[in-house]
Amino acid sequence: MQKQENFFLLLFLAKKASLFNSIKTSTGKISKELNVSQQTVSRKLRDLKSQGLITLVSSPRGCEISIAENGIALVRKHFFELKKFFSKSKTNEIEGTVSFGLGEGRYYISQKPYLEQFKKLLGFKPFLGTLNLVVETEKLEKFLLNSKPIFIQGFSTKERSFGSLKAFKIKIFGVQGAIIIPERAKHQKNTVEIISPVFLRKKFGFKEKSKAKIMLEK
Amino acid sequence: MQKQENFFLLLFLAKKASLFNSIKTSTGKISKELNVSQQTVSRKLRDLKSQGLITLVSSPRGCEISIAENGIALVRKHFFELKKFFSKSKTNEIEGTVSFGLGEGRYYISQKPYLEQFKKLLGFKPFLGTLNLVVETEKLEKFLLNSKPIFIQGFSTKERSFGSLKAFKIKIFGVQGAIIIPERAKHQKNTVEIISPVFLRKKFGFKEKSKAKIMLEK
DNA sequence: ATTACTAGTGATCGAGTAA
DNA sequence: TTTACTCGATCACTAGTAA
Repeated sequence: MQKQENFFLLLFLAKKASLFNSIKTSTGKISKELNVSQQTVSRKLRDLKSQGLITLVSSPRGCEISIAENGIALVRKHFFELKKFFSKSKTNEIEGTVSFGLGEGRYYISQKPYLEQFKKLLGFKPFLGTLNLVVETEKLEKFLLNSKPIFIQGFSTKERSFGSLKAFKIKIFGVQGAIIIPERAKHQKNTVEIISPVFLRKKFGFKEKSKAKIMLEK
Repeated sequence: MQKQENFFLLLFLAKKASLFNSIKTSTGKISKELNVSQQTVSRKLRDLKSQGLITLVSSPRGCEISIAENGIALVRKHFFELKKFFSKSKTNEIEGTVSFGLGEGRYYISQKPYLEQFKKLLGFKPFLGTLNLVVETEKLEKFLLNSKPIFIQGFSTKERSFGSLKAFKIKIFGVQGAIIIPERAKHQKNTVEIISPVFLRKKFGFKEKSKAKIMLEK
């Protein structure tokens, strides 16, 4: 894309002009809103015009701008790229297979700074163990992308450092819990670790390869 | 927003990393995809890191990147700004009041270059007259924003020039037609002009202030 | 392979100002 | 008031190259 930096101005104008109306404004007004000089706005507008992205009529009494065909196409394209990405699916359920794994999760989540943040940010004190669920990577992404991550800060002890986590509130068979994902994920990408105030494995009698369904909490 | 131009790289990475996964790549690979130098990518990544938007671990064997809390927040914000704008509503119906107006529309749409494009791009030869419909500006925007405009090119005659138009395919009481909006709208923004292969006023017996409902055609 | 420093070039910015 | 030109200053880019 040529002149990437002008794209912000195009988006700004698209919003102002509601994408298909024309607006009457001035380079000075825009420059104040965008924190750049009047001259820069003037030049960038002419750039956008010469790229065929806007129509621009300038006069000593201000300027009239509307988004041209190519400009609208560009904004639409940009939006749908993001939309496709964000709303890959409306999935708010995902099924997985229980895996007992190595029990490393317990060590991590038992760290006091994590526990304090779980209590504060998730609203519960987790059982000191995690449930590993093997899921399809694609579905997991769809599942999580519609959800707002809760950020758990990392910290350091004398011995080592513990990285930041992302948590997603869920319900597993109606019981509250959260998916925990390390910010720098080393683990298998098709496995998620779930914490919950209750001992899920016991409560639901999960065995290796048991099926479990989790739901996103809005 | 500081360092606007780096935002594109952030979006790029967000897509690559699926917003919450980390990716292993190299500055060279990214530089090829974005058509900039390896050095620029290296610098921009360090910029993003120092802005707290990504986490970055570089080594002579490549780099590992994940989007940090602030970065995700920024991408989300950007997306929802656009989303709000594009999908203000799912409205695909709008009601309006018939207004006979001055009959200027007939003069415009009767121009041969317009007529040829109507036939080609809309698929019908319009009746030589327009139906003016007074609608709520807000609702009109919602109505049209979900629709893909069809662009009708302007042209010049010896006497004067005729501007470009945007057309939106609609159905009015089941009859095909299109909303016509001049690219540089001078007319009342709460009035739309509708063309159709049939004489709508006669067909439906419209009188001044008759109510009419139109539907977007996907 | 990599990352990233240095240095030189080229692009962008904005103050001053004309129209 | 405007828009937009000139031009010096600043910033960003990339080639070369070290590690």
